[in-house]
Amino acid sequence: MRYLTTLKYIDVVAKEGSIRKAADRLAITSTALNRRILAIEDEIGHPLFERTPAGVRLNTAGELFVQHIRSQMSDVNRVLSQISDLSGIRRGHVRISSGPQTISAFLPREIARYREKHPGVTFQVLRKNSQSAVESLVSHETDTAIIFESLLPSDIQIVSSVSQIVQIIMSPEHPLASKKTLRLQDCLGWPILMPSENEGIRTLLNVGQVQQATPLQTIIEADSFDMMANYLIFENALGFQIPISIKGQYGIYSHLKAIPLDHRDCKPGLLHIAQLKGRVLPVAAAKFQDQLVQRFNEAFPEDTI
Amino acid sequence: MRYLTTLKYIDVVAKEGSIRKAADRLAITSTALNRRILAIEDEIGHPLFERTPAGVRLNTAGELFVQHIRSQMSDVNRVLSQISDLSGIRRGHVRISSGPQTISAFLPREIARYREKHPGVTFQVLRKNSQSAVESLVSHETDTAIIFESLLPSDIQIVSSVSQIVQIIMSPEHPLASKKTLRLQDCLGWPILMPSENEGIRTLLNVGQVQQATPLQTIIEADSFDMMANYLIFENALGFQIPISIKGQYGIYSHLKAIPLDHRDCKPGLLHIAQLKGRVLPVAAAKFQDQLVQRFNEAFPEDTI
DNA sequence: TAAATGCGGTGCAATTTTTGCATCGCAAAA
DNA sequence: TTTTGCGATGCAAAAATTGCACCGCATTTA
Repeated sequence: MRYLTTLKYIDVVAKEGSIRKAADRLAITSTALNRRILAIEDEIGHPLFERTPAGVRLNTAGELFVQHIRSQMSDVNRVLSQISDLSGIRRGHVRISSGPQTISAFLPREIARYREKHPGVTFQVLRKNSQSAVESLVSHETDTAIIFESLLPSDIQIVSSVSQIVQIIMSPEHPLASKKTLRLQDCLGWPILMPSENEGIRTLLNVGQVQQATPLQTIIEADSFDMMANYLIFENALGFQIPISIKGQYGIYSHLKAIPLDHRDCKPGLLHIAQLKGRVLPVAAAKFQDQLVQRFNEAFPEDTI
Repeated sequence: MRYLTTLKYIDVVAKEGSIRKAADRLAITSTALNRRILAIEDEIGHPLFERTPAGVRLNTAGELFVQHIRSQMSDVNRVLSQISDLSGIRRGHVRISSGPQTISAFLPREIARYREKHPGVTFQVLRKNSQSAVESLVSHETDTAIIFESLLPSDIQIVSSVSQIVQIIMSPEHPLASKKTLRLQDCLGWPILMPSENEGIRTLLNVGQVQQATPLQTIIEADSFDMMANYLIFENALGFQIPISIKGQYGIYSHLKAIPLDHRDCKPGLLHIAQLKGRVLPVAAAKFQDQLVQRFNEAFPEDTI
């Protein structure tokens, strides 16, 4: 869209923090870019950037304006995809950010299912922790997000939530594999694979752990649940996971045993589908989000909110 | 804003229904305008207008795009007013549509009160019935609306509501003026000033009237409550009004007597403050809306929802 | 039935806007 | 102190927008 070029330019400058770098990326001269920015600042009657020796940085007005720009651009895309929807088969692009719990096992199946019906739709999947997932929604980088156990700011709208208990995963040959449920005490003797501090599961586990006299023996701390799941093939250790990551038992989780952690040690957490409040999603993204919500309902009928 | 000119042009063409007329209004040549439109249609890859011998008309894609344009433009204005808010005193512009019940007595006082605190803020007040008030919100013509007793579509957000009984107004010398409450039967012998069919009060009265054997003697049907109120000076007739129009008793209503209509004949109606769902209002409009909501609460503490 | 009116679209030249090059002044880093 | 990298600016080239004259077409009018 031609009339959006200046806006796009400003966005890039804001991201690069330098007019020259941005000009380089945009394949134009820094002169031209500089003058476009001066022109629009003049028009607004207020500077958007603070000039520093090292480059430029958004000031308050700039922050406001860039936020507006991003919402404009994603809204244009929505309208354009709606328009091209009018003439012909459904095409579109869905941008989703997801925590490590759902990105590996849950999402691939859902995307495949969606693309069976709408082969023209493409996807962009970003692996994000809770906080950066929220940021990606606010900056219009993604349309929808799956976020586990996090307090969400007021400009985020929760579309659906499902309650997820924490499970302990291990090799089927593990001595504990035959139990129906486990308590944290049972894990004391075993090597532990612990999710990173900024993962939702860790938050839940931390609550339980403070009541323990002796701490768990964490041998690996990682933010990749796949890595930890694969590690269980080689050492008789214990990892943590939520049901949605394992449900259906395919891929790397098919050779693992999952046992619920007793609710006295660890409360269930909430897995949210969320979007930016007040935003109208592109057709494809909205439809995919609907599918995810429906999937939550089907897979965990008792626990969906 | 220069980068919005093309969008503005399209909006005007859509409103005028003719490129030449729009060009005239925009003080440019029809050629230039025509080519801008052709260019953007080419860019979108889909026509926005249907060409007829008499001019042009939006097609479906055009409707989508124009809606987008309007939301963009009002959002730009919001951001710009926010930015100019950063440097200096509060300025701004509030656009409000209001039914005849509130526009005459309630709004003037509220606007004056607001301007005492923020003399820089200007107002645009449009007198609208329920349906056109909703339309003005959807088309971003106004920021907020006061709507009486109407079902609102789902893209309108009700910010606050207050319950309003219907009162009968008359000259203080009227024989009925001493009563505490009135029933519709009491009005049978008297000439009646009846609000127009598309007013909320009329809807409420219609419900009561169907139970009556003999109809009311309507001598004037009008959509102006002021006109009807003034008429009561000259003839001993009866009119209808809701408390918010009279509260405070100043202006033309100060010489009138208002008596509640019995609830068996006429249920209370709801007076809504509403805005377009998902829209972020400009600072000034948001503040003024807040004031209105607070006013509802103060004036009718029992009946505000 | 034929002329007239009013519509959107187009070729071409004039005009305005945007861009790129060379260069300046400035401040932080080396 | 020199060097480096930044944004800003004067000026000419390039690109875009605009206005004029005119076309084809459908409806309205005489």
